[in-house]
Amino acid sequence: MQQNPDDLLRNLPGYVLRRASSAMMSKLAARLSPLGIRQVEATILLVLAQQRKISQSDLCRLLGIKRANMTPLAIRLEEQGLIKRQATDGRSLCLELTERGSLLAGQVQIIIESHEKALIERISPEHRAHFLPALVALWDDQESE
Amino acid sequence: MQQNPDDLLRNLPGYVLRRASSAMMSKLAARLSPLGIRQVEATILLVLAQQRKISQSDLCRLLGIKRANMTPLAIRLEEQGLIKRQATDGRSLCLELTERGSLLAGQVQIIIESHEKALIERISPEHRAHFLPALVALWDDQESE
DNA sequence: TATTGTTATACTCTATAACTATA
DNA sequence: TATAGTTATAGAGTATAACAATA
Repeated sequence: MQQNPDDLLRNLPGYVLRRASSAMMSKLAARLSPLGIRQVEATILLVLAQQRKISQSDLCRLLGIKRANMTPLAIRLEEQGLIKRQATDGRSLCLELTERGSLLAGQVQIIIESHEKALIERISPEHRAHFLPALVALWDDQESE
Repeated sequence: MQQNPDDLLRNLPGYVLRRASSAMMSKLAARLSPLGIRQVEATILLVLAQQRKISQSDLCRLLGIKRANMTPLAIRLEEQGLIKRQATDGRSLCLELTERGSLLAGQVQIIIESHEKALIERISPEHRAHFLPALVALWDDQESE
């Protein structure tokens, strides 16, 4: 049985994955915008809140971001007074939350939790437990560069 | 129990959704690149192959793309000789595959099918059936503009 | 008045190449 | 020689505003 045009797309997991992801990202962006930060920045604050310190390039690997793109990001967070960047060796930078960053990280945590809760509750109970493991199986840690 | 930094992120469905989506998109892009087309363009060919005709703005609604962004897309497809654009009323344009577009759509179909198959096979069998319904629940048809 | 298509524009995200300086 | 960080740049993707033509 071939279908209406909606069904064509709604039966392609890859396509629906893209649409679902973009819908959720835009919802999260809306929740974060009062804090004046974007999603990547929120994620960085979250990581630093849990981990205290991480080198800039380790953070790149953790988040799947290219070093070249991390630089302006980290500079912006530093300019906002949210993180410090300290040299460990002569080539590595170590990122750490400031007082102000730590406070903001707390607010981020609340927003993310509520966002994740709302997300998971949209999925019917029978499917919920299967969702995260399925997604993790698609997560691809590819060595870039 | 709190965790290593990987687990922090891997336990956030929204974040994992983003990473999974971006991983799958880059895999698909790699498969499509020999055809010289991007994912949106592939999707448009697919829709037109199933539906023969669709107006440009209906296509926008179907794919969640803004009219302003569809224009250059459609023009490019037309310049490549893959679609025709014909006026229906004085303001609407109707998109339709050319012979050449139809041939390419066939190749796209093969690539997408194989991509979707590979995607779904990465998910362990117990979770597979739950994946698509969960994603569809997150798909958000928001009226833009 | 609402809709269709277009143009111009801007911001984010991502990617590559080239460079420096350190290990 | 490999790694860390930076700069410059280019390509997608997406968003808004303003406009003309048409329904």
